Amino acid sequence: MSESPVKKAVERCRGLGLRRTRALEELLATLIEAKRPMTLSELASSARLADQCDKATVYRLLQRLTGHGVLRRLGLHERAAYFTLLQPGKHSDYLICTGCGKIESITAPCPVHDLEEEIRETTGYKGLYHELEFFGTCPKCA
Amino acid sequence: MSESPVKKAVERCRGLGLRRTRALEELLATLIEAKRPMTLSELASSARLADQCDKATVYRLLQRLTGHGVLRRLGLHERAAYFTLLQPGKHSDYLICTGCGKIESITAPCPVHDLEEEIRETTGYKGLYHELEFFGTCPKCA
DNA sequence: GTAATTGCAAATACTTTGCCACGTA
DNA sequence: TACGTGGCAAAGTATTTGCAATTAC
Repeated sequence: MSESPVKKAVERCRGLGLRRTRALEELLATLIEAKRPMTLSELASSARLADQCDKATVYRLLQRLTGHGVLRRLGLHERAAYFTLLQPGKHSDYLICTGCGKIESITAPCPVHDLEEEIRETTGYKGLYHELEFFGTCPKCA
Repeated sequence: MSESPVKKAVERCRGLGLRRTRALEELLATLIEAKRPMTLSELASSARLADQCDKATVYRLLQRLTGHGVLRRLGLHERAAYFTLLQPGKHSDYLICTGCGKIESITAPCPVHDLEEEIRETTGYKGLYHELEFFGTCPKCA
């Protein structure tokens, strides 16, 4: 172990011109400790941040860090929920443009089947399925 | 081609005890024609549904159909946006319980690399990355 | 006829912004 | 000191629900 991941992340932010604030350090530490994606609400009410700062501050930090590429916002383009029809025997993965939000189905055979089988066997999860999305900037938006 | 996919989907709903309403047919047709996931707003304002029924109707149809397994709602458990830290050289896929919403990182090597490369070459998308999530019911919730 | 479905309008939930005070560099 | 950040409160956007009227079966 060279350096703590938290320090490393803070330094990275410093290098991007961000100021070293209490909220920044606590937010990065929280995300790193959690080892999983978190929502604004979860972060704002987490032990390290709850009494530390306002929800709006966490919100703006998330925006800022996402804009600088330190964080990534998961999920499809819009803020709204997406629904898709389940057709027996059919499965689709998607390619989404992060610029214009265009979504297209991918026809290529899905390469995840074996891993899904492995997860089914090792974790005991029932009714397993997956979602796979590719994101990038489409030629038009580039 | 045996039967139109729309008719097939409507019949499937009938078999589940749902009534054959105009809104149901138009919603299924819209989703099938679009060949991609759609949001409540998109659906409610789509050509086939806009003058046909209220947004609340579309909303409740989506709930009902999702409950019966005819549709699937994409994305993570909560309605809120999820953020994750990007650590250079690290990539994570996730396993999510659809019951309790628990999210865990998957350590297994990601099997999507080759397909991502292929997409990069064939589509001309820039800055390509992907998200892969497995969903199921965890042992505790089962 | 009866229960599922719908429309309208009101209530929530979560996100986003304005404005001024504050703290880091 | 100067400008990025933060707090508080209000506004915005999407979702969700109550209830009476309607419609499929």
